[in-house]
Amino acid sequence: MQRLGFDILHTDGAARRGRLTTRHGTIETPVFMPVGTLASVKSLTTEQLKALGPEIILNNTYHLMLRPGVDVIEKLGGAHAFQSWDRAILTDSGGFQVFSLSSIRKLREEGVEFRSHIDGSLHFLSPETSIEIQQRMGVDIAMAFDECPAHGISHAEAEKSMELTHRWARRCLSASARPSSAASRHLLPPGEGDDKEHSTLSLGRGWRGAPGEGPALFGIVQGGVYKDLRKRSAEEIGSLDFEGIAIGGVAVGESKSDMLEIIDYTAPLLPADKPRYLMGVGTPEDLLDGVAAGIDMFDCVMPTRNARNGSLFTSLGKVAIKNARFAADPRPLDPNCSCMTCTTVSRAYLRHLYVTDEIAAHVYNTIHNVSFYLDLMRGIRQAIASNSLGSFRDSFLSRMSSGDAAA
RNA sequence: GGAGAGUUGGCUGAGCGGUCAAAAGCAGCAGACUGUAAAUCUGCCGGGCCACGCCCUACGGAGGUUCGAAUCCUCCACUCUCCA
Repeated sequence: MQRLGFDILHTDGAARRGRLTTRHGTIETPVFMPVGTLASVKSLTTEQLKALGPEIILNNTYHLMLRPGVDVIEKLGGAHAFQSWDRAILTDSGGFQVFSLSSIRKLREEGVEFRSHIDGSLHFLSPETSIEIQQRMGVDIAMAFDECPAHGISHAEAEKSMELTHRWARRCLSASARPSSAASRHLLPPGEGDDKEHSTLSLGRGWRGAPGEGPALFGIVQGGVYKDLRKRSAEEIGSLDFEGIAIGGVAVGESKSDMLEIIDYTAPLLPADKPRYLMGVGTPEDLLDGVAAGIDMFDCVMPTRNARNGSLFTSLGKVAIKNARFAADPRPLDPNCSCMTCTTVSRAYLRHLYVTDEIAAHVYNTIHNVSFYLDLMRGIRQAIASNSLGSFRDSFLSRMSSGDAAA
């Protein structure tokens, strides 16, 4: 019945050095998961990504539901076969799009109706449909469908949103526990037949495996910036039969200090024996803080998006590669990095590629930034194992902020 | 030789009596980016200053009309098109 194994190998304060076991390999934690929303870590081929060595990546339910559609992915043998990726995959449920696409969706108790950002067509995601899609894609870890609320809402609004997420969490568990034929009924909103303009997710073509063979399911704690709500949410979600617990609804506009406070407060409230996943975070510093708070898993678009926008992370601080001062800089991007980019080309060449809009700029930059994040996590794991996370953090951050990356 | 069109800030190119230090795009210079509607977005972009305002120099050149000119007139220079 177990779809996911999790062992804690060592602790250093609240920080945990662990190992996740999936059907697609083991994952050393704390882990950073590169984001591949559309079944692609942007700018990289699967082979290039493999060479960087991540043990798990993200896909996104909402985006893949629209294109190419779950039918295609299922027909091609599932998400792994589709993108030729034989390591683990975690899918976000579409809950983040409830937040990021709030202008083109309607939220109801039953679920969320989206106007496709591609062509305006109507699509429906609910706890049941999201789980079914994730099951049919055959991923290793599925996320509960939650409401990720915006920052700035009142306590009352945050509470209402959190309670909806809790009700949805139970529905996700029920949907996950059974083969998905029953879930098919929920592919359309109640009372709206398939003669409407809704998407044509095929009915009755659900995931056919036995219970227990589907993805492991993670629940998501919400509650905004309100500690009493975070506590309630951690207790509620933590008490349910999820195989991992995520902290969601952070890094949505609140201050850095608020975010850190919520993480520090919430993480210890989560079940100690389950993996803890901090969704959507973050900067290198955030990862260090998160690990210190007891987080095991992270994902963030930051390394890949920033790479495409010319903002590169180095051991000596941030490098905005488009800056004129790098025009004739013969040095490697990061002298302390052994990635393909840093061992083969100069800053001057990287700047040239970026300024001239060459596609190779995205490839080089993404390879480096992802490498940087994966190296950081490797360093973090070693530091925990040797009970030196604190000093590792201090020296890492002081070197990064020394500001002489451009010197 | 004749007829016509044009000359605007690094480039392309609007403006055709005041609201013009002059649209827009590009180039240039910075900044941002946190479960990806992002190879995106934002700011600056003649010079100077005791700058949310003021002062210089500016729309090919020189004169002129006018309270006021990138905008109207005259001459000059240059560019392009067509006809010989």
